[in-house]
Amino acid sequence: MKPVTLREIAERLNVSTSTVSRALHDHPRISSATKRAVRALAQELNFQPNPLAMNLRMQRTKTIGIIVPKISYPFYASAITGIESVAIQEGYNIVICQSNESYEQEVANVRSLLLSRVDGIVVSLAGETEQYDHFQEVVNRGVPLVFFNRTCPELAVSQVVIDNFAAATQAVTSLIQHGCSRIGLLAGPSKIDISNERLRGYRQALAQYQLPFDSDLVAHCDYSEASGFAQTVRLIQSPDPPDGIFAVSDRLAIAAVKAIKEYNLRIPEDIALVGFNNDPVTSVVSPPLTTIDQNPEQMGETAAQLLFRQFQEPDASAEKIVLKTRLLERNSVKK
Amino acid sequence: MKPVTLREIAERLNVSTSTVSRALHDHPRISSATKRAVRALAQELNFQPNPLAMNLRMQRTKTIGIIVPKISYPFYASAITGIESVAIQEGYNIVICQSNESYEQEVANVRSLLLSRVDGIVVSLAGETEQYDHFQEVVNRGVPLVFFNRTCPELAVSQVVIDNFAAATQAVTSLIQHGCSRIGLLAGPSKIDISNERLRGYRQALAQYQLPFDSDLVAHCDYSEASGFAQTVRLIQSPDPPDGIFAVSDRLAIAAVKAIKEYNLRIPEDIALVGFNNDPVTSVVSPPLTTIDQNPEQMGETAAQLLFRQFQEPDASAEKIVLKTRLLERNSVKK
DNA sequence: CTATTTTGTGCAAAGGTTTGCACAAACTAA
DNA sequence: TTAGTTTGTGCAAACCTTTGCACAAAATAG
Repeated sequence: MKPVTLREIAERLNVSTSTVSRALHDHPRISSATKRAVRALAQELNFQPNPLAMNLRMQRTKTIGIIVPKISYPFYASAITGIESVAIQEGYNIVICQSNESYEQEVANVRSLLLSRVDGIVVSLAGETEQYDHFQEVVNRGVPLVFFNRTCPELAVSQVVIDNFAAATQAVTSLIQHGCSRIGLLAGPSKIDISNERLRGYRQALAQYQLPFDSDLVAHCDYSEASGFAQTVRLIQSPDPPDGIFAVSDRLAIAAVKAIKEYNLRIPEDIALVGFNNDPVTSVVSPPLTTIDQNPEQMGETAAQLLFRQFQEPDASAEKIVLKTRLLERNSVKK
Repeated sequence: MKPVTLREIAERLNVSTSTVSRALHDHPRISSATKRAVRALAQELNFQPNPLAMNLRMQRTKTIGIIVPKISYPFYASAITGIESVAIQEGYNIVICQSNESYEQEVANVRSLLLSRVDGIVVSLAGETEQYDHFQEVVNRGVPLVFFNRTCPELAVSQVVIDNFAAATQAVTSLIQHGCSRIGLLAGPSKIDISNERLRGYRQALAQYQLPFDSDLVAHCDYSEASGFAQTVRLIQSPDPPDGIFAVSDRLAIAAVKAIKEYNLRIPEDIALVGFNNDPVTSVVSPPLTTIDQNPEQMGETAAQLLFRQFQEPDASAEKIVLKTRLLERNSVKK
């Protein structure tokens, strides 16, 4: 059951492989009679050009690589779905890599994608990543690159993000307006840009309401549940514990819920809580979490579109697209 | 910054490309002097064989394809991680496809994977799938194939599963032993093998305790939350509603929780609930769900191992591996 | 009726690797 | 010395497709 090749068609029709190839590509120099014959036979034998040979010849794989921290994060699963949908539409395949928040893995992923000659790469940075040589290498090789969500400010590369500063300001403001005056922050890794933006938003909201900034209330976490839990415990046990917490991701927020409950404190009465992402869990946990709603699928689609735009105009300058978010108020903040 | 080729090395060293290739592969007929020289230069120029060319020449891509219903299901995200870990170890890449529970998509996925000449395929069936020609095609082409979790009983193909019958029996027995006497079943699609196995287990537990089987209590769902919700509502509103529900997946169980709460019923007092999979949400929802704990990562690893075994012995007969599960008792069942 | 253009097809190279076969040189055995 | 083996390397094909160039035949122009 070996796949049919150009040559077989050519031999059966007593023409050359070039003629067959051109006929199938609707080359103007091929007579319509030949085209008909070739196409009919190709159809009949169910000919499909061998992509491996095409890849080699064309120096193009019609594949785009995706690197995300973890596919099990609902945010990234949705983003991938978005990327995939536009890729399929354009006749491209995707290959998905997980960095597992590890710098080394991310570097390995990039290497592997470059090696396999993907036509472009879409990335959201690993939590650990603090240097960007591997991405510099990508642009050096002229491979189109797009960041989304967790981006790299140092590289002049297209990206799609949300206004993390504004969203965080809004989230913290909501806590303040509902009576919180001492607000803890479960922040992300300090090298991750969006994490810092959210920190800035947090400070902005405090400043707006003349609340003091206390660095003891800022807890940097990696994105693991364990660190979210531990840092929440630290905040709870501190001499002057917070009456509200803003977590920069729902994963951390959920960890906070667990910690708060473990200490028999009530949400929102003792500690109010706001998360970020609108992960499905936030509607299931009790109480349902107030969170920042964004649209990861749209973000994925947009990122893919930016990439395809680069395929068309390789020299276009980097573009930055900022998507809308909204505060989704539920019961983890006092009414 | 073009990648280095065999030819460049060959020219620099005044040898043929074949010599270079053989030197790098440690061919015995190459003198150790030449080997040293070639390797040194290859190292220096950071030579990496072009995988596209290798693929074409070797008719082998060192890539395995994975098809799952959705990567956003935590079960599959973990399973993929398991597959990935052994693939990496063996020097293989993976490409992940989502069928989105759709038969058509699954067929398209298979076609795409065959076209791109993956060396083997690991699959968990889409909820819609009721015929298997596309997988028959895979085995016809001699491409190694392994099913996991949602398998196809009609095809003589290696598979890794759990004992769904026993696990379901155990789950339902637990409901009965804690006082439930009228137990609803949120079942999966009736064409999915594991769904039927779980149904069989449900009936077995009822029979063991001389409880009547009532087909009104069996609600077939696709795997969507919407259908789980709707079917739970139907059960609740029925003339003789259940006092316990066994959901064949945690996703359906969560939908049931939402429905039950919407009707202001209490879990477990009014309706006890048991899920399946030990998804992370089940520990977060209130009350935490009793569920069947399995190890999707291990399942993925095992599936990958079966695949690699087929690479080594293409003619070995199909193997079926059954993994252990356990009942994880939490508070959604009366104590 | 010649000169030029258009039309339809084939040859061969290119893309980069692996490998069977051939061949020469060096070595071994008698 | 001769025959036979071992050792080290190169040629060229194969994997399959795409495409620049060449060429012949047909069509058009003058």
